[in-house]
Amino acid sequence: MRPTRVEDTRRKREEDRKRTRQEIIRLADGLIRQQGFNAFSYADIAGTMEIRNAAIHYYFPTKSELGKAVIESELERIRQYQWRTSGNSGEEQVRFLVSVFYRNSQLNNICLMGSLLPDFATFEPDLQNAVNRMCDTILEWMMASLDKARKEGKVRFEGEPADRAALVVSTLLAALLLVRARGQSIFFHMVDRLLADLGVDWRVGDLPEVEWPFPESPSFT
Amino acid sequence: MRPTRVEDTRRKREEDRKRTRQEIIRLADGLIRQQGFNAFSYADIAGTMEIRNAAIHYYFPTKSELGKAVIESELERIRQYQWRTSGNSGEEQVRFLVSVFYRNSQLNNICLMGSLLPDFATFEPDLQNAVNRMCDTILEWMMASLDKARKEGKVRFEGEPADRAALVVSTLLAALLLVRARGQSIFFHMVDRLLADLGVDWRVGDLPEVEWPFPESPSFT
DNA sequence: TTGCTTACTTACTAGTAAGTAAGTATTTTT
DNA sequence: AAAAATACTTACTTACTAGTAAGTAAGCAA
Repeated sequence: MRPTRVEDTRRKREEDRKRTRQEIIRLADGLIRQQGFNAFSYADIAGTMEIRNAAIHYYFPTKSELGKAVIESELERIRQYQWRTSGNSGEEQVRFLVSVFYRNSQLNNICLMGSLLPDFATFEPDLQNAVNRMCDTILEWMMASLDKARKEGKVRFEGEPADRAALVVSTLLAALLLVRARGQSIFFHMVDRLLADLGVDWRVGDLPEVEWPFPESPSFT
Repeated sequence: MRPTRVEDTRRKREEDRKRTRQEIIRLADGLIRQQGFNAFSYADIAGTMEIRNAAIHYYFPTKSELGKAVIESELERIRQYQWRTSGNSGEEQVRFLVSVFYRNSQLNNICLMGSLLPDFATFEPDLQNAVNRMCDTILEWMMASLDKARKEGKVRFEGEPADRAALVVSTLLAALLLVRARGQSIFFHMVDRLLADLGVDWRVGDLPEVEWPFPESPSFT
């Protein structure tokens, strides 16, 4: 049964809506990483998209809702990454996780945890919960990867995988922050040391390519 | 030569001025750590101190100046810490550094690096430079302590002291951030693992007392 | 053709931000 | 006693914030 013209146009409309929504989320994500949640405003997004402030409120009635949507989108991305790398070895999974942060360092972005946790106290409960869920998801992902890799004898570390995951994620999170003050080079030094500790050989070329939803940093005015 | 009454009153005035200045800095420091630089306002400080907004502008014409003063005060505190612990062993110095962060975790504070680096891009050059200097100072302090401790055979780690310092500082910085999402317990787990990696025995009681300029969290309205 | 929905825009409110200019009570200097 | 400095306050400006209410052009549905 081929779709009628009516169904066709309806789908087109829905896609348009989704695209606009996604574009708002994309820009908000970039702004949160670059300026922090409390430092960006609807006007920044509206200006770049050449629409009015109110149009953003049409999609996201409150800033809190927008924040939640940004996190939801990040969680969806993570789920896709997890799915696509689920067949890989634990070591490859760890390397992939590192490369996700590496990609951020290239764009002078920080990660959402590093950006949202400092402002945590100023968020509404809903948004706080979303941040919590995001942190849990990332820590779990790292933990599972490290655990798997150690069982495969590919990485070495002492202690519980959960604790090690917290340390590794911390290193990556803070490395992105420190890039702000000390430039890209500190990221490499830190990752170098981190992976050497874990007994993982690597060169930049070894890092897997990450399909990135944000091909270039959005331009802010 | 005993001071005249005139000299007496002048000194009293200068002390008053200094006290007010310090109190503004103290409150700003707390607010920056709890809410972030861009999320707090002069009104928060004025309200707590029961003075007017403009009185704060009298001491710190711009928010940037206030930010610089907060960092300068942190640097002074660090210099004092360094001076007072300069006779200790490297291991004790490392433990002391950990306990500074531990003290912050108790107040649900994050460190100034963790608070200021995410907003870095929105700062004026002057303030950015101050943040850079602060990061350098903390990393150097940790580096010197680790280096000394390793030479004394009290801690073990691989790699350059500078790289290790970056990892250790990162862990502490990020541990404070993660406390927001996961509660105090994650701080202990992370510090436990961190110090075990370094071969340092510790219990909470072992951490040196830190003389703290912020006896309780300031109350915010 | 009429009414309804969608995706906005225009124009606004109410509140808050940093920052300033001018005034004032108190104290200090001359 | 007069002038100047100090440590503010009062009253204000300009600029922006999130958020809303009402309107509208275009398309779709009856």
